Amino acid sequence: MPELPDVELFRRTLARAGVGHPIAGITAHRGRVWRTSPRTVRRHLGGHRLETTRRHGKYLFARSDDGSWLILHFGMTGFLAPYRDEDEAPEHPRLVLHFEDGRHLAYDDQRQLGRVDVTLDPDRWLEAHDVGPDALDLGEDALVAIFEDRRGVLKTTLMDQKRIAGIGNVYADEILFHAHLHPEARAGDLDRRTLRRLARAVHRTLEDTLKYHADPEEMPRTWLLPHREEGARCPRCEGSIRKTKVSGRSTYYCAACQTR
DNA sequence: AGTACCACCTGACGGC
DNA sequence: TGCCGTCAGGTGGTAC
Repeated sequence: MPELPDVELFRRTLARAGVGHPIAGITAHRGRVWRTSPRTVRRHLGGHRLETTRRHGKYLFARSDDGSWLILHFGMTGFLAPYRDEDEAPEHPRLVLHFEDGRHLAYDDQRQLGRVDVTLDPDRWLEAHDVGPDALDLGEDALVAIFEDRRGVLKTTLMDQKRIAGIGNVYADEILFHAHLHPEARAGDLDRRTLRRLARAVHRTLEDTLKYHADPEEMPRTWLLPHREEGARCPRCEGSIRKTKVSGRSTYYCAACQTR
């Protein structure tokens, strides 16, 4: 589930709990998240401190004072957990930073669909891994240009990390809901004004989600997220929420007020 | 080249 | 009670 807003919140956690504090030790738990060796992470972070953080799409970067960058991706079950006492440690840690002052910061990922890596150059790493521009860095015109260029279904384009980085299954549905657009609409069938509305919905949805701390409890009842259930009442009209699959992913939308 | 789909993971849940 | 199938969804690889 971690998408752009969730990862941005993890970045803030990392900045608050991890930056500036000397790292006394590192624990690495074997698993498929490792795209580099635990030894490499120890070499770059052990005895060092983190200087700054950066997020791009669903990726989180943290620079060590030796100049290298730690890369974290959260798959669908990943998260960061700062803690002090061992009994507060999360259940499936893959990487834990132990700070000199006795605090710890765990990267936990139960299902191991996330990843841990190290690079000397985040921009080149992103390029090498085909990650497109961050959704919040793209202006309205740039977003419209991306949509205009695509013939496939809208939702698939929104989630295509090569074109727009940061949007996943849940917020793609939310964005389409706010734009009053059917998830299987095709960009080619839509006029410029509609695409502009979609571009605005991308920004507004992601930014507002951040304001609500990506917590569905805090989101207005007029959002789709609190009603993401087959047969639920649409919070905007009297329609009912439908569930379908779009390119293999479960998709929720209102058949009455989201048009093609 | 662009698009669609499965495998990778693990745990929760429903049906029998 | 317990087993099995299905679902959850980000990404990478493959097939079309």
